[in-house]
Amino acid sequence: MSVRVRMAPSPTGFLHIGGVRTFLFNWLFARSYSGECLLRIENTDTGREVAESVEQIERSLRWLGIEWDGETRFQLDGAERCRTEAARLVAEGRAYEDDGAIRIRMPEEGVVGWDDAVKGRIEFPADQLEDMVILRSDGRPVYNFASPVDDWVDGITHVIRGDDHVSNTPKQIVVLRALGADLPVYAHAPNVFGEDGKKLSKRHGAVSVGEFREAGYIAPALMNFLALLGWAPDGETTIMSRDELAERFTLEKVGSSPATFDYAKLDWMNGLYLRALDAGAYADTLVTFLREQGSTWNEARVREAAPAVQEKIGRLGEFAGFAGFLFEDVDPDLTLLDGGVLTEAASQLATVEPWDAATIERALKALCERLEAKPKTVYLPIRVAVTGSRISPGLYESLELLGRDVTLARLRQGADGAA
RNA sequence: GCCCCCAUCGACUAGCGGCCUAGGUCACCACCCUUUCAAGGUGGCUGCACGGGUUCGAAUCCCGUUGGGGGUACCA
Repeated sequence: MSVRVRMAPSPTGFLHIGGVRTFLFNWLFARSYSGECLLRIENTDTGREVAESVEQIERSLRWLGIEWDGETRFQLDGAERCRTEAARLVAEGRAYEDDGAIRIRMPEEGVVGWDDAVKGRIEFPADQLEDMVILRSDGRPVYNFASPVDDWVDGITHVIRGDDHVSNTPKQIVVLRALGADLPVYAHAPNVFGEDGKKLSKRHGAVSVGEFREAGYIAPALMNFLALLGWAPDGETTIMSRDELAERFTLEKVGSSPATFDYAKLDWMNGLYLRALDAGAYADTLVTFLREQGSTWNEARVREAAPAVQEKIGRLGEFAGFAGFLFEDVDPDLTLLDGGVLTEAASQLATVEPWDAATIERALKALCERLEAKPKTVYLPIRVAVTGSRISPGLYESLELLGRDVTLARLRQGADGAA
């Protein structure tokens, strides 16, 4: 069977991550059948905002790695066809004019139902359905008419969409039947919630693809995480490449209850993907990310620092806070400093040769013995004085990267500040 | 109000009548490693919303209750 699905975003300016999850299901489904996946913008008007939104949407999908076949389509492009079909329905007595608008007749009795690929059989009593306006009095088609007409014209075989469309489905089925069209298979995936069980929104954190990208999540990790929101191949597997996702995805395995977006798990998974990158790829990814952020930090130095942060941070966006001390002055918390320790450390490190992590390690361990103090009490003030934070890459590597001059200067400055 | 959907650990889920004294992952807790924080390793805590059925047997099927969500537009 040849399969064709469509992703149908509204041109609202940004791609909501919950919607993207549903698009991902479409794409994975199409790929698993070697079918086609279209991108159709559900626009009711044109204009510059729409064009900009479309560009945003396309960029977000591309970044994530979700592709579509052919040109991006627009709901409005089908308006003329909608008008002729509406006229036909009127001529056939399946629709009628009402105050200038066109209404389609709903069945008088019985039920309108379908076998949903994820939810099973769903039926609506016909008496719940009112004759629906399909063409406004100004001639513009209404969503519940335009959408099925487009699906029909585009030869869509499977409509995979959010839960919130369930109650639109009987209306669209009536339209399709009146048109004489074959019905697509419907699959309604549950929506994605925020941590409070409400619709995912800004106050939960990042919601648009762009925001996740800016926070330093990488596409393969985000895709993997999204795929697992409402779908699971089995009870064990959690880490899957896009190819593996596409290979294993089936509608039958899509769950019917809504999922909550778990940012902590995403962070874990992103860190996992980041750590799995080889050193070169990691550095490239980091450099690209920083450049997109508008960073002016020296690229060669970023690359030098990359290995030291790779095993530590879960999001690229953490780099600035984690390794910023290599590029900018620090402002340590004076209460965490220890003048005595810092003075000793400065003199101990002044003669270290060569200035590398291994030698620095020996010197600092010797310092601990000489001071008869635990590494913990010695390293903390050093770390704070030099990096400005109690959290940083490994101490030895940090000092090596920083260089002797700056290290000594910060140690002495810290010793003075400690008072 | 009416219609529709949903209901397994805090979160994502496996489970489609006996393999379940419910498995995996995140989070959390403890311990190990250790240079703070991470990462890694080991172990642990926590769950079938409730009430009725059906059945030799139910997390799994049916009904009801409760709770959540969606819809009820000349919005998409």
